[in-house]
Amino acid sequence: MIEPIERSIDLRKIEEDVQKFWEDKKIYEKQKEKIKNGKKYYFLDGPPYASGSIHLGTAWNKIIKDTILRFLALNGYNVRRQAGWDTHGLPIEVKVEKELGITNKREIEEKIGVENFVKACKDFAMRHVEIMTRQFKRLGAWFDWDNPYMTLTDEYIESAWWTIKRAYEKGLLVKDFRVITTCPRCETALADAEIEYKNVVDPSIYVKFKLADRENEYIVIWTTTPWTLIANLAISVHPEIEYAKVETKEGKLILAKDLVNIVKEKFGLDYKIVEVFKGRELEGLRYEHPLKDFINIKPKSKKAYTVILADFVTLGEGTGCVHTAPGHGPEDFEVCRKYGIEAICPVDERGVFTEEAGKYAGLRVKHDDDVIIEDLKKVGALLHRGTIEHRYGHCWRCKTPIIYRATEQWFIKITELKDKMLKEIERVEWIPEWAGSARFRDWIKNAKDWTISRQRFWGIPLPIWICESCGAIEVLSSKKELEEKSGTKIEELHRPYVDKALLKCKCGGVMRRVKDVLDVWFDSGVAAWASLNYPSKSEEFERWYPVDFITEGHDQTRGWFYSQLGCGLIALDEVPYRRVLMHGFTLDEKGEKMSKSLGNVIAPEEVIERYGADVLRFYVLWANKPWEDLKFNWKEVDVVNKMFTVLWNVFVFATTYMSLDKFDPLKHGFDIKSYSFPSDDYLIEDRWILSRINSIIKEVTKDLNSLQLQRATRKLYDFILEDLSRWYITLIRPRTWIEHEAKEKTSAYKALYETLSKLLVLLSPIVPHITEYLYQKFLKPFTGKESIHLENWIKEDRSKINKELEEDMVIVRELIEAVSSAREKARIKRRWPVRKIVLKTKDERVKKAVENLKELIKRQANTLSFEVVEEFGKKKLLPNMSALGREFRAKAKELAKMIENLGEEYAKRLEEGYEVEIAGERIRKEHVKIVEELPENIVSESFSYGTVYIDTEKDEEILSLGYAREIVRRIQEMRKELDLNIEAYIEARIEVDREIAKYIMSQKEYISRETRAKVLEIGEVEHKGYKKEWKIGNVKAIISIEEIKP
RNA sequence: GGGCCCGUGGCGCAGCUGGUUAGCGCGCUCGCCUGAUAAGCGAGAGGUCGGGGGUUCGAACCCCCCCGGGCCCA
Repeated sequence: MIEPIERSIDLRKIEEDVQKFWEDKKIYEKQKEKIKNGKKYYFLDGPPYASGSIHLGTAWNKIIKDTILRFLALNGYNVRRQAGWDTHGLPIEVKVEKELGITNKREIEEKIGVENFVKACKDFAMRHVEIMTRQFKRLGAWFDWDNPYMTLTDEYIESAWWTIKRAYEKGLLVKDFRVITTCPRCETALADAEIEYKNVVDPSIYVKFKLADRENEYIVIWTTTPWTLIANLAISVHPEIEYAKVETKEGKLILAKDLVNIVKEKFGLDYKIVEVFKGRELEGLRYEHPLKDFINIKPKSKKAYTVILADFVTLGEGTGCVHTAPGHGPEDFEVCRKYGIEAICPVDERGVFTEEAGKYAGLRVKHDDDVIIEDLKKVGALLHRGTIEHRYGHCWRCKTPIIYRATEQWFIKITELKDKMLKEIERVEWIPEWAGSARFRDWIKNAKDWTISRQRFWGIPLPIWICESCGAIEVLSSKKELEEKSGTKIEELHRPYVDKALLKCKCGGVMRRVKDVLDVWFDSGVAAWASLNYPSKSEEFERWYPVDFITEGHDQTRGWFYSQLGCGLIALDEVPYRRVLMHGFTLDEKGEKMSKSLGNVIAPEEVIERYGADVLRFYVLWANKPWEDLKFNWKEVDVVNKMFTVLWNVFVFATTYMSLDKFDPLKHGFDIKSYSFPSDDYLIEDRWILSRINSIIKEVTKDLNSLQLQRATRKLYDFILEDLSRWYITLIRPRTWIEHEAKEKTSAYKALYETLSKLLVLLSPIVPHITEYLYQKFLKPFTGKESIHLENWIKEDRSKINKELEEDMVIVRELIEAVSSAREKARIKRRWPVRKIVLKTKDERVKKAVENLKELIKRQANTLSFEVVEEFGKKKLLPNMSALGREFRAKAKELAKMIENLGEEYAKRLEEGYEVEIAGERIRKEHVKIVEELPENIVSESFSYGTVYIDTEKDEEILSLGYAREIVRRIQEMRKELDLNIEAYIEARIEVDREIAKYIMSQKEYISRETRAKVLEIGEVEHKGYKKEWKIGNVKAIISIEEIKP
């Protein structure tokens, strides 16, 4: 039987209880068992980085995933939803360094020891996996939490190794000397994805370089990185740009003609252009390095210290003559290679100048820029010194400005895969479409080779062994292979353990592992097969691959979407996923990024603490489109919370009455599979709500299938508030008060029961806790299933959908609104009935609709009669003075008077477009205003489908009914003040003046019935029990009531 | 400088493939209701749909240019 639920809702308590229930009864495992024979659906969790606690963005991410997967599971898909964790990499190393109180690599190696450091990193990661798992679980997210994939396990590492081996076999893995971005603090190479651009102030200097073979002539360059001047080996100019030689007291200066004004503006020098020529004429000119006496750089190439030509030179900033240091810039490196100028990099990985830098050896790049600038000044080469604010790359974890250095690194030749990548992404379904076709495509087009080596400790070791004597390379792909070939037992596949393994080369030499570890982006890039332990085991892979669905934030375009694509092409020659939902970022109310430094971070726990996880879940799915950024807003969360209160109240209402009446759905043929009653002779509004809920099922199902989560939640929101609470419940309330067994009451119960049952299932993937709770109370006694999450998704009952009726109701609801508005104008309360309401319309659809729902209209409009007409009131003409005046001048006044006195037939003729002759003038429609003349007691209000007219006259009957309802309401309030049971009987006594008493006397029966008064005395009474004085309008009434004890 | 997204009443957002007087919530003003009630409902005020061109019978929606914001890249 249905039991009434508690009056007030405590979502947080409910959620904790429900989660405990799931745990105790192993509901998640039971669902998994239930769907295990369904169609496979491989969802791959983008592994969160295990280094902190979850924030709103990660919570949103998991909520989206959970909702979609719950929906699919209810639909019978065998959903694979293993949680994943990203556990390697610099961010963890940086945090562990902090915990250990150290600041650089040397200390790790010398003070702590690599083994202890790696152990600490592992411990750190595992600790955070645990913390974050707990936080995710509190959201109600259902994943395989006990069996996650983690990038730090040997099995996982083997899959990554295998992928590297594949790259090697395909010739995509290369070692190369190139300019890459380095973090001098972390002392390692960084990938593009690990660089964050920020606005900073840097020096901006202009330097003149003396031409070797010319007297007093200089080329002028500009730079924001003075420290790179040490390694300057060339000056680039554009072959087609025009350059000018200008005469100044500092000598003859050469720079781009269009930029010569800086000579005056920046250097403060008067100048005269003495010669103009194309850049190509400068090629091959030798110059002297201004600091040549201080540095120790000895380039081999004869082309070093000459002017070279390059297309990348622009006139945007600087002088058009570009300082070129092949050891410190990718473009510099490329252009110098063409000229055979080798890169020299007098800077080590800590950002400290080496011996090659001569007197600068031991100084720190950037930090000691001033020393270099001072020297330039001393040698007379500095023309101008200023500062500039510009964007510069920083290490995304430690925020140190990056430097460019030429070093040897390992690369994946993405540039060779690019065309295939572009083709492969077309096979993927992107939501929204532009995430793939525009954004991702653009990123891939600009992709460069992928630097995968990192000079660090906590990561997947590069599985590359190189022979010390002959340089032969061997790439391994499993622990077993490594142990066999090396004859060494390996504890685990991390540094320093793997480094113990030495291989024997064919040449007899010893092979050692390359010291580097892998870029973490590579770790997660292999997740599609690594989480299935492929290729060491293949059955899981055979069963699940490829990935059916992933969803991550738009930052992952350059991250995980990309790394998976790259790794997929290497390992399996294809993109490993089939469908991607790209979601947005969470921002604060002002649309700014949440960050600790701004202090605007909102933790998911904070929201759960105040409202519960279900409110948070519904809110984030409802607030906007998933792929747009979410501006978190407490007020909006509150709005969602209110919806839950209303939903709860609806269930309080339903369970209260159903329980009183011992309503048993099974007795009425409720089918526990389809959640339907057999079609029956329902009342019209019951048929309407059933049509609505079944339409909603159809729409919400479609929206969830197409990942339009915001549409699904918005439809449910509107349905609950508008259709269910504000309209349907209001309509059926009187029926539920009928005390005996009645057909119309049963009809309401059945419709309501079916509606609420189906609604619960629809809501269950979105808000799994409250729906579980209500299911237990409302449905479980009849369905016998243990949990709502062990149910099946429901299909709409097409026979119950009646679009015409739904449209009729739309019209009627607007009509009722118009009536409310008219009542407001006439100051007639809704409690008071009116004699008559008339609807004027010529629209056949409207006529049909109101005919269909006539009784309902009468009830809701509280009118004794209702009529439809095509014409109402008398048409009257008023003169349109501006039109008359313009045309008839002096005669206008006379005409106006006559027009006012014309009869209705003239109005009709004019309205239909005819002309009318008055006083010899032709009067047309535009000369007049046609108005309706209404009797005094009529109030009108127009709405989209017509106009309603209310007769406001209060006759005897109206007065009786009205006063009676006033009395009833007050007695009911008094019952409530006494906290009487709904079923309790009372005695009531009413003392009012004779006039009023006369009216309510005739409604005695009605009043008794409504207030459950066994005794009702009116007039001069002797009060008993609870007595209260009231004012009804201007009239005083004293009422007393007393409970009759059974 | 390039790519993508966004720009609708004070605030937060709908508006599906272009179709009659552009909706909703919050807030504000004024009312109402009360056997779901420490809730709820209605009405009102409030909008050059960022700006300017164009296509179309018709544009918030399509095209072009510009302005502002965000993300990513250079």
